Amino acid sequence: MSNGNMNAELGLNESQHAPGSDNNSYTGRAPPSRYVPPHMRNSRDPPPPQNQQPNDFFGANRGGPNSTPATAAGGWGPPPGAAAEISAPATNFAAGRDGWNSSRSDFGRTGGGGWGDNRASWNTDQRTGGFGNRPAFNERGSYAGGYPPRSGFGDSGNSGSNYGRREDGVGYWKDNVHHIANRNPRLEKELFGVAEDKLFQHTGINFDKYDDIPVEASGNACPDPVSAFTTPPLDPHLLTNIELARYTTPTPVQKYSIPIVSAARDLMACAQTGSGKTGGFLFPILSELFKKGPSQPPADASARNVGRRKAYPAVLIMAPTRELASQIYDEAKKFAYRSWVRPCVVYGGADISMQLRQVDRGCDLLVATPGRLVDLIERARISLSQIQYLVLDEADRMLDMGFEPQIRRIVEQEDMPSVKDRSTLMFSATFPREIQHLARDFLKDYIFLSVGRVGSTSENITQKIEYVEDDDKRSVLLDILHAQTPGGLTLIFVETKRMADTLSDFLLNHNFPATSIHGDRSQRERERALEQFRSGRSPVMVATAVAARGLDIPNVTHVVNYDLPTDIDDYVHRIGRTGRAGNTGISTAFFNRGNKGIVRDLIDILKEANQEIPQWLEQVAREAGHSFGGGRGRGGGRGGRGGSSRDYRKYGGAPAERSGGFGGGNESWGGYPGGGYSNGGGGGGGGGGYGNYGGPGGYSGGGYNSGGNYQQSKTSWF
DNA sequence: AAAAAAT
Repeated sequence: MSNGNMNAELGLNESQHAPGSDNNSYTGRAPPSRYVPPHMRNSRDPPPPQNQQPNDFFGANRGGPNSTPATAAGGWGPPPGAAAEISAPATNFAAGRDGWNSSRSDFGRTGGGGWGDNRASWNTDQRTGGFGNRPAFNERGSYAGGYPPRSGFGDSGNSGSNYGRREDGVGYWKDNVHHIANRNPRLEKELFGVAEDKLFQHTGINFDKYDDIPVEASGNACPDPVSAFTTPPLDPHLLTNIELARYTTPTPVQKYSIPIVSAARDLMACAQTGSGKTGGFLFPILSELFKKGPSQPPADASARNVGRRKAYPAVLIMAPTRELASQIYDEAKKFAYRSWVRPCVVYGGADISMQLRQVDRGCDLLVATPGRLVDLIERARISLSQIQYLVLDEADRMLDMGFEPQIRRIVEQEDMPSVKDRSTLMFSATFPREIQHLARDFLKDYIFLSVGRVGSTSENITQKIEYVEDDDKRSVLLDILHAQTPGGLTLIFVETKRMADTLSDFLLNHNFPATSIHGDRSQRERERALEQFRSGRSPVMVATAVAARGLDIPNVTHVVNYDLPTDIDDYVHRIGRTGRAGNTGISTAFFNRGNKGIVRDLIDILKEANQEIPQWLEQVAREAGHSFGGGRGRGGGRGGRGGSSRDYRKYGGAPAERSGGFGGGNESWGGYPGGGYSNGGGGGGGGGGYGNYGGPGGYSGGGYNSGGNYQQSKTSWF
């Protein structure tokens, strides 16, 4: 695309190309020549008829005023031709569930578009065809700067043709007013599903269980939690979307995060998926954006970026895995529905040009994995200069995966506003030293939230440990699969990618519809596997660590640790794939002498969750204790990795704690799993582990001095 | 040790 500025032309080109090349390459049974991620795929539904609601173009039925489209509040230049593009992606967002494997023949068949992008194609086609015009909308916050105002094109050409949103589902912001788009039943079904659909059933189940989740907040002047989704503090439009998603009551993390983020406070939350943390950051962030509208892009943006499209998102959410990013994006679409905010997702393993195009069409809220984001920044297609909200999800995992340099680069060495000029939210299951460092550098005067989780190690999940030698694992697994009642999903964890393949083949050979997911599979295969599993077509999935955290798959009834992990955190995350949203689940772990390393931690976890502990396991623990040189608590064995979900600042002479907080540490907190299951702090941890965490001089710098003081507090806990 | 992630 030589002239990237001319959106309308781009659109036209797309519509010309798409049906020819892409479509044809996929109409048959042959696999697509080019990988298209789920959110870029067209829906199975056919597009509306060509002449659909022409009056839509004029905004007459929009509830939005149809005044001049140009120069909004800020007076910055409108994105020339943006509207044609802008209107496209919303419908383009076939929910991730619309796996392309599910109805292959449907794809590529839908209307006139190509299979990948066709939704955009027919839209633009229609738009440009019908009006032969370059609509100039100025409602896009993320765009305004990216599109240099171009004289003679854009504004001037269009100031009279003030048609409203071409497309339902995408609102806009103009003249300081949030124009909510019309509802779109088809899109709603895609985004929110129907109540009975199992794929969406994580909502509305056992919500009373959420009240059991312990939450602890500390920090200066911590805002009081809310108890319901209400206006205020939430924007009324967000409430309608929350309602559509059938969320009725905020989860504990949401009760706290909503007022915290609304008050523009930074947040460090020790919480795991399953606690509702995605909504925890999406709700208040979107709500604030709905209220505030797009920010004004940098004055010099156009000068600097002539001839270059660049998106200026207001929100950046980083996640460690592609699947998690995709999942967050799916949620963001729901809650941004009909608003001016356009969510976007970028990650590796997928066609970058497609992602670029999507970003070009509007990107106010960007979900990304670090690598691809760096790539896009290097290509100068994304500027972080307008970021108002930065979210790091699963921060500990990102560090585990070696993302720290990239994250630091993105946050500290690009054009992201400084810590005081943005709101930053970090989520992490654990709070080891590396995360504390990150928190110290990325956050300001933050509220620390320690959140348990529904299920997890609690009674929601029945944890069984079976002694199985490696050679027997296969047959025991078959027994288990044969014995269980059909209907649920079984997730089997193995340690190696190779084993994932081997085992899924083995299961297939034994007539179990199994699939597998691991990092050596292509992104397409991974998503296909996930879709097969989610939908129940392959009710058994063999997975490596890629699926251990963060993935929210409703209806997983059984998690099998075919190979136990070496790290107890991984174990906790894995079993947390079941028993979600207050449902009950079963976890089975195959244990043998190769797993001695985890035995102590495992017993601690079982104890915390009031699970039965086999005699033989205790015996192994005693043996292991000896062979490990005895005496050392579990924390010690895990060295400096230890951490906890406690606000260490309190023990380093840092800020005052909130009254009613868990003062000192040993009273209300004793039985709470947060300290225990997450990491070294809990259970039988000896002094060793904790010493590593708080004590060493390495961390006494930076005003977080701690050492002795901290040690004191710590010993009083146990 | 393995896994994940930009190409």
